[in-house]
Formats: sequence, C-alpha cells, structure tokens
Amino acid sequence: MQTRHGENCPLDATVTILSGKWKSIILCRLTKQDQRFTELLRTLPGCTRRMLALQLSQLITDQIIAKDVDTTFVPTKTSYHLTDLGRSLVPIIQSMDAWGRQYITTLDNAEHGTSI
Amino acid sequence: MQTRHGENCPLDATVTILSGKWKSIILCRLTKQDQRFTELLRTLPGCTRRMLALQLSQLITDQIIAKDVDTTFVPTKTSYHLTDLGRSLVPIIQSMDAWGRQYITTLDNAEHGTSI
DNA sequence: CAGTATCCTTGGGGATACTG
DNA sequence: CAGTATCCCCAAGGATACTG
Repeated sequence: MQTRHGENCPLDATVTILSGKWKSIILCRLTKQDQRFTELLRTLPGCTRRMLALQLSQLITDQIIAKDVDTTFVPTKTSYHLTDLGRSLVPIIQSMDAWGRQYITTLDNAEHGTSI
Repeated sequence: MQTRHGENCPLDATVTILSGKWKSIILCRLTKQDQRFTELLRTLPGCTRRMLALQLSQLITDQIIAKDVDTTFVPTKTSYHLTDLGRSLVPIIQSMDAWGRQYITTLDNAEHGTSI
C-alpha cells in the first residue's frame, strides 16, 4: 500500500478513500441503514446510474462497503452495507460531519457579520 | 455555503477541504510546527513550486491556514500556520491519520495471509 | 526567497444508450 | 433492477520559465 506521493501519509490514504463526488452522501446513507442500488439512485438527485455504480465499486475495492445480491428473484435485488472496516470509519465520519457543520455555520456567521 | 450536490452534506464539505494532492502532508507538517515555503517545498519531494503555492492558497481561502510575511528582510520570509479553524481540525486529522495507519496494516496483513 | 505565468496532459465526472 | 459501454468535457495537476 503506497500513497500517491510515494511518501507514507496515512491521512492521505483516508482522504483518498473518501474523495469522490458522491461517496460522502453514500456513506452517510449506509451509516444509517443498508441501501438498495435504486433506492440510493432515487435519493441522490443528480447522480447518474454510471456514477453511482462507479463510486460504489470504488468503495467496495477499498473494502469499506460490500454488496449482497439476491438472485432468487428476477430482476435481481442488490443491497449495500458497510464492512467491518467501513464500520470502524463511522466514528470518524461522524466527527468529520459534525466539524463540517460547525465550519459552515462559522463561515456563515463571519460572512453576515454575526460573529463577536 | 453549498456543497457540490446542492444537498447539505457537511461531511462532504470537510472531505473537499482536505482533497488535494498535497494538502494532507502539508497539514501534517503544519500540525507539528509552522513552516516556511521553501522548507515545505524541500520536504515534499515531487511537489512543484506551483503546486505548493496552489494548495497553500486553497487552504488559506478555506481559512484553515494563514501566512505571515516578514518584509523586514529582502528576500522576504514567509511562514504558514494553522488558524483557529485549522487547529479545530487537528483532532480529526489525527484520528483520520490513525485510522489510515490501521487501515493500511489491516490490508497488508490480509494481503500476506497474516490474518487469523 | 516566494511566488506567477504559460502551456500541456490526465483523469474525474457527465450524457446517453445498451444489456443480463 | 442493476448495472456496462461509449463518447465527451473540464478541472486537477505537471513542466518549465519568468519576477518582485
């Protein structure tokens, strides 16, 4: 496992896993409950079939999520869930989300002169 | 402040701030101590002058870091440091770094059949 | 020393159509 | 339903040269 600088920076590895236009939202959804492909697609307005499949497959490659395919029916039912590794990321995801929320309100307040 | 999906996802805001090829390493350095431009450049092999300036200016725009310029000398001395907002990110950066370290060793062990 | 300016390449992401 | 395959575009990033 190498990072993109040749240099060992675990932080960068974590950032890289989370980088991708739809990965944040996908992970927020999966943190709350397992999701079907179409259900994700439906609740991610603007995300195309192709992009959803891409982002999901990258998260699978990184072993953050996994999929279950139920072939007893046609058409097939697929659902995605967090792996153990993915679940170990949840606390960090939550603190990043909380920090982002705080960050946004801080900038908003500064912008509207509401600080001090 | 909007995220790139139009949807409100603070996690994505945080990820976006950290996304950029050299930002992780820069932040790791600045977490330990303030740094001069050239000092950063010297310790980031592969990073060009241009890229370093770009990544630094983005972090400044996002109000994560700030710079001091000492014009009492020619040539000018510039140094970069974390802002209050930046310092509030440090605990998260550290937990992301720790998680990344664990992630890498987990994958390495699985790869070499050292698990179980 | 600490940057810009210019030019070029690459890959992330969008639109659309097809398939098991 | 849950994806691929194709084609296209733009922004991130690299190489190199110039400057206050």
